[in-house]
Amino acid sequence: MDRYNPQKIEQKWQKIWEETQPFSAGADGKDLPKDQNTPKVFLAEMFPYPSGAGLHVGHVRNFTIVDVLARFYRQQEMNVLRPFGYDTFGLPAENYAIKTGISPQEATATNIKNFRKQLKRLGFAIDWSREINTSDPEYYRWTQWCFLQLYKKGLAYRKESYQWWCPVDQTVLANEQVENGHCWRCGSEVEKKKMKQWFFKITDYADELLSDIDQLDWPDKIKTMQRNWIGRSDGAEIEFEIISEGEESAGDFKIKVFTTRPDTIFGATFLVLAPEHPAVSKLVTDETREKVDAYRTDALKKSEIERQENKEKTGVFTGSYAINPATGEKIPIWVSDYVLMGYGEGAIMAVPAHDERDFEFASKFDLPVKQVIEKPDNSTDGEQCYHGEGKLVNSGHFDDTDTSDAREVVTAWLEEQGVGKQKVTYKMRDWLISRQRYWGCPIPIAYDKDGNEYPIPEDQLPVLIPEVEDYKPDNSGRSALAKAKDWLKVDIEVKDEKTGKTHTETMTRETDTLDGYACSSWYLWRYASPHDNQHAWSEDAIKYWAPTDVYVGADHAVAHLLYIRFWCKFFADQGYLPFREPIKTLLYNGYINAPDGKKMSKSKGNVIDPLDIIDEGYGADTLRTYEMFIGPYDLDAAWDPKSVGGVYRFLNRCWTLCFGGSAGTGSKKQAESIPTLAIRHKTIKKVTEDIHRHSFNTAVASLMEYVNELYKIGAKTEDLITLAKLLKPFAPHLASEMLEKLESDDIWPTWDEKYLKKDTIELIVQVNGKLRAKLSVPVEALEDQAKLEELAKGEPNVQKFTKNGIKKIIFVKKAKLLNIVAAK
RNA sequence: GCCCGAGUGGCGGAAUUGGUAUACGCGUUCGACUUAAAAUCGAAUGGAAUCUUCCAUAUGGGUUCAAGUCCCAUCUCGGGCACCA
Repeated sequence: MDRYNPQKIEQKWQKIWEETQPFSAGADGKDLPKDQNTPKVFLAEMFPYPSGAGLHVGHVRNFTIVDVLARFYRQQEMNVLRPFGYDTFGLPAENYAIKTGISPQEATATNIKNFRKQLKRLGFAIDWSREINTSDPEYYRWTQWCFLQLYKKGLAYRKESYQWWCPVDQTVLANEQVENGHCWRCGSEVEKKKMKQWFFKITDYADELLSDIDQLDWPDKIKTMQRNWIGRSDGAEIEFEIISEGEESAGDFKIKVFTTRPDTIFGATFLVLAPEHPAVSKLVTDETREKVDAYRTDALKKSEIERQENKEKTGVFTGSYAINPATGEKIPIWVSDYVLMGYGEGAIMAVPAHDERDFEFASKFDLPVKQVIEKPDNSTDGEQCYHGEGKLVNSGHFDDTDTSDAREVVTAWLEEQGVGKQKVTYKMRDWLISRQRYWGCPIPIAYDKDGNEYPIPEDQLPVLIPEVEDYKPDNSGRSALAKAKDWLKVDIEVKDEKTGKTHTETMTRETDTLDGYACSSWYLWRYASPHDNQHAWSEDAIKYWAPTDVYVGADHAVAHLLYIRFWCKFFADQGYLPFREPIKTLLYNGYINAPDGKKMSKSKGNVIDPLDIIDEGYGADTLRTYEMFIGPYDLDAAWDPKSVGGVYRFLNRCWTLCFGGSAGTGSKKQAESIPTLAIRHKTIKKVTEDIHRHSFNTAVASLMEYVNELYKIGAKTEDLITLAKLLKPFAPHLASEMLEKLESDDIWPTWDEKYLKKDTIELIVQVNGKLRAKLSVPVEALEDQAKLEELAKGEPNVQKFTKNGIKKIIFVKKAKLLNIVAAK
């Protein structure tokens, strides 16, 4: 007998799969399969960034989950779409280019080639005719098309916003790249620069994005994170009239605030504005101007992280007062950085008696605190600052109203007075998509000499990324695209509104590129018809294949998974998609850590390279099966080199069973005498159900049990066929080799309940819930409770524990269990 | 601080709807084969004992005939959010 040689059989089957391309989803190179009445399943992983380092074990776990499902459904003769793609834009390729001069285009091509080669060595059942790559002009042409659709509907827009700017590196910095007000690279002090940036108006869909979360078959963790991210708050917007010092009234000048507690308005003893609030400059007086300006400048310098770290309240008085519309009292207006410009109105009414932050501020600056809710006697809430519910006091004609009712009643009253209204506010902000970077999808916009925007006409797409020699951003504050002087100029046809005549104008292109998340916000739909050169996706193909049935990944809980939902809803509204949620089931897999339990990292030198595992002689089948066996897919797990050996032993035993050799001494003795039907059908059921519920580790465990059993009682051909079929999703090469020898197809087996029924069952006898005896009884006996009770009472061990008599007996037929409640 | 999730042998973990706790794998020990080792095959393996009984699912309570599973409190770890009015 040949020994189990993964190297040999894996090469053999990979060559066969390469030649026959058995995993094509469509018929004869088309998008759709022949028989579209057959149920479909569309499976995908979150496509990877193809790094130069190649696959790591985390990728393998992620992709194997998808592959097990793909092969499982394929064996069940469903139409399976299991494509693959590469998310290739991004900073690593650009930094590499700056360092080496090798273009991102070239580096990306090399990396994809390497990835593809490695993926094939893992035996993934990928439809290779559908590979996509976000930096391929044939792909990003349609990313630009998507942008233009959003633009047309006013959901892609430009606005001024503050960005971190390093004056030495001449570049914009992300919030996380600013440490203590200094650039993380050069250490120089950064400044906030107001820049015009592109945004997608995701907030238009805030409500639907929130409410549709309920219907998703996604992990609760992710759903909660998305809910929190969207952060809906129901409350009221209230207007406060302003009176400047020395003047009676400032006319129509009013400050709007947002509050979730309009019921506490009688307790609002001052207003606080964010430092960036545009009204601040109008509120300062000659005495306060200098101090307020200094405070504002200082606040602008601080990063948001710093603002959060330093919770000590700071602030300055503007010198102006507002009128509390409920009490008519004159209340001071302050400026403080604990109020954020980006949320609500950027201004609050402070109710120090019932809000912790306002209380802190009032204490520090000696501002009045006015209680308006009576704290119930049984409340354990803080002494000084009660935020719970209760009855209103000091609130005029609302006294004695319950706060829970008062929110609505007070809002209605404010509305009557014309000073307030109901308002819903979200934490989520619009999605900033401008990136001053070279290696991204160019934004298809041009500007005329006056700076007016013009979309690049759809028939001129793609706006290609120009070739440049130096990828570094320069002191213009624009991406390296600006260095391509010829590329910058573009002729756009302009129609004169009045005359209706058109003329051609030479304009300047936008040099910002799109956030990479834009490219990944529609790629799942591209998979349905990846070669369509007339549309981003074809109507028929998308109708059959999409939405994605199972999507597997380990990252992007909020960003990507929220953006793709947003685009889905937008394109559904435009009539391009016949569904409003892109992903039915989301599997969020855990990470694989190093054997020491720490994160794998090059610097720690604890990285396990999956290709090494294959090459050491274990093979891809062992690697795949081990990663499914390592633990529940959604939990982090530590790599255990010893356990890899255990899985290899298991596959070796499968091989031995099938190809002969020293399979258990028992097989010789009992081979044909003992029926294996029961264990066979039990295993089919268990593995099938386990895969359905994504319990891959227990599916593998039950295959191990089956093999152990077959070693003891001997395997019939039907057992070997069953084993190979059930094993195939996990270890496809070995299973294919077995099925070839056994001359069998790979169609998923079904189980028959009749083989799972036994003639005799084991009756569990408990006394007071503790196991005291196990009785072997005929199945029919389960129908006769009285007889079972007799039998149980006859057991010496039962008698021993029921000396003082029996109170009652509980019989659970389903559990085959009898619990005797003994008297004391 | 707030919101989730988790805590089970020496280790990774199983127990799907409240019903036999510890499946499967690793490790360890013993045995077979071998001159020997590896590989392979077989057996044992939660702890303690008075040897078939007690104690064990982070800790302390509770509900129940019955709790790893449900409820309350506490501790530890992981993740997320974090001045969002």
